[in-house]
Amino acid sequence: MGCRESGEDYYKIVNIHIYKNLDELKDLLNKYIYHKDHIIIIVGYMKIIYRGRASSEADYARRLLMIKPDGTLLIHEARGRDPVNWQPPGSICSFGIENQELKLRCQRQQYNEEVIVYFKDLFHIGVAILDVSNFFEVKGVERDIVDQIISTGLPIDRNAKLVGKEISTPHGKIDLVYINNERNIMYIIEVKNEKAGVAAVDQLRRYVEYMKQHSRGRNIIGVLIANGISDEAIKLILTYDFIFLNIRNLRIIKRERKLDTYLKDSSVNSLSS
Amino acid sequence: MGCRESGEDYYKIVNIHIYKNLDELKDLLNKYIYHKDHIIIIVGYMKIIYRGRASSEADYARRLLMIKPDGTLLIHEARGRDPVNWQPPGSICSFGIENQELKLRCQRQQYNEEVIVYFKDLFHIGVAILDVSNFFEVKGVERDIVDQIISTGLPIDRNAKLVGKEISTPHGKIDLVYINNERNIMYIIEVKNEKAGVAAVDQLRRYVEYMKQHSRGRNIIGVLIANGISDEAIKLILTYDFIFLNIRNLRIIKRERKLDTYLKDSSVNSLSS
DNA sequence: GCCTAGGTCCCGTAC
DNA sequence: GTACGGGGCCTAGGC
Repeated sequence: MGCRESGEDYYKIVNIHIYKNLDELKDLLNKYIYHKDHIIIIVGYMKIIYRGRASSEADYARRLLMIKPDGTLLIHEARGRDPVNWQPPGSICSFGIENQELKLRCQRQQYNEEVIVYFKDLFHIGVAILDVSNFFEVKGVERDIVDQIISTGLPIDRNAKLVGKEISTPHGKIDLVYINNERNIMYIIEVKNEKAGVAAVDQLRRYVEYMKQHSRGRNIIGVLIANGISDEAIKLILTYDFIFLNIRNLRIIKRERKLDTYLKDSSVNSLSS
Repeated sequence: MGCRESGEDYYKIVNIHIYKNLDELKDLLNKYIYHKDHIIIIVGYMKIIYRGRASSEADYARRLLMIKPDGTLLIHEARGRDPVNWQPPGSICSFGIENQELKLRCQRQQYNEEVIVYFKDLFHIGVAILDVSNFFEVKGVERDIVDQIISTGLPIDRNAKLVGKEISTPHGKIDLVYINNERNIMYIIEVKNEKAGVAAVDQLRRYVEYMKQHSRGRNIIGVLIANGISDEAIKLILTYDFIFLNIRNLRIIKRERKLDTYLKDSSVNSLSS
């Protein structure tokens, strides 16, 4: 397999053998750290020590290490989505030499954490120039669901009016609050984009209890809107007389299902997941 | 900068220019996928489309892409610890060609998710052979703290006896339960290795409420043991008459602080964070 | 397989 | 800055 000279493009290979001593290599690498958009990639035989909120030691093994210009450190092995060791953005990295080995220290101010890497062997060093793409679209997040409810109205009571969103309580923020003045009902809405577990029901419950204490006289109804629900969570929903709405049903609204069909369906707890 | 032939070691550079047509390159890359411990690394100008639980589109930009032999896909930009797009272990990846561009599709059975990448330009392709290190030590996790409490006893009441751990309730699992029979007190212990917020206090509260209903007559006391606590959480602790213990204090025990000093300190809520 | 909870979670956002 | 909650969270452990 051949070899490629790269000058005009966005990946430079650092020829390890050129460097007579580690000092030169160390200095070069330190120059690349924090260079705008320059990512250092090292494949080598390395040992890792991490000390901080937790601590870990990993003996020498073949791993891939990356340093990003924002101070991110990533060390990957052959498996898993997550790095075996890392340092989040903002950490301060620098190369040194110890016992004739290249050494990397990455420190994080917050948490007083550090990762130290010792390199016994280097298989490849490269410097890539990468982008930060700004216009990254993501759809389907909780916020969008909340917005959809706001724009289409509360499915279980079309006469209820939105009176607040992201309402702060000592227990956290209530996603949405609706009120039907004629029937003297307040709806406390909790939205989860994922499948709801017991924690979600309890979160809703403490909002409802809080509002019961702070708006006496009103009927408070808790409404959980989520993408499915676990068995235990269903039981709690029934225990507390809350209402569960599956997000799928809301999506069908958007696809022009008749609204009155909805009112009928939603008059009872909808537990289909 | 020079170039390095690599045969004996653990990084092979794939010379892109050697391949007259993309077909050959595509076939080569497909051969490397799922090779034992072979990680494919591609630095290039790529477009990404993701569809699944959420969805996203990222226009062409310079990014670094990795495929691990366990089916992990990672795509990184110049910033951030997390990849901009990814696929967890177990996904099925294969290279193809579309509109004279190299194309990668990674599919995940579960969730029916897929990531599709189109490469307009390739700056570097490498194949690394990495390890999976088995003996990775981690200390300081919540379980260790729980074990420590079990071995040293409940600091606030040395006469209380451990009657259970990981006790299942409809609201989740209680970390530890202690009982002092003489004083007819049951302690519900919630342990957090991190700084406690309102969610942790509420979690404790629902355990306490549940146990109040299911062990009538006993005095139930909620005890939160955590690594610091937020202001709002303190207020809730006081509201509910719970006890907060800072994990630091427990650690001091281990360092041979006198136990009776402890009993004094712990007889009141310890709110120092 | 589902469910539950922890994590060096990371990350954005509001205060 | 801190605090709080979401996330395509991921990952390990139970059942």
